[in-house]
Amino acid sequence: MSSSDGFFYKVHELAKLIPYGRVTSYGAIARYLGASGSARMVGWAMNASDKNGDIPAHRVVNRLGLLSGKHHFEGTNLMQQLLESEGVEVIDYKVQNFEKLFWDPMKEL
DNA sequence: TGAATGACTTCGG
DNA sequence: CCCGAAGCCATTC
Repeated sequence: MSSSDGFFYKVHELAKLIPYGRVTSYGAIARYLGASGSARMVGWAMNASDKNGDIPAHRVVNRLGLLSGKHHFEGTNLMQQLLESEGVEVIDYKVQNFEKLFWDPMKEL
């Protein structure tokens, strides 16, 4: 439960490192952390991180660029609005031009 | 202890 | 790309 666990901590830190107007996927994060099979746990970490604050969880989507976590945000379109406010075009819960906006920690870091 | 759950991913059709 | 099924693993009941 301590923040020294590493996994949650790393997920939080990495989420904070996501550049403005860019997005990444749970799988990419999990892979970068060496937990390639625990993509779901990244989502779980995000669930906790949103309470933590300062975590741009809206920049993390599934591998299709779909806003799979929008239901966990307040309201019904907060996540989409946050992305659009950063210049990310979102249509029907999906990030447009996803491949171009995709931020891969393995490559970028 | 064991079964169910989930902000995912990959594979086959 | 859509659909179904299996794998994955921390958390919860």
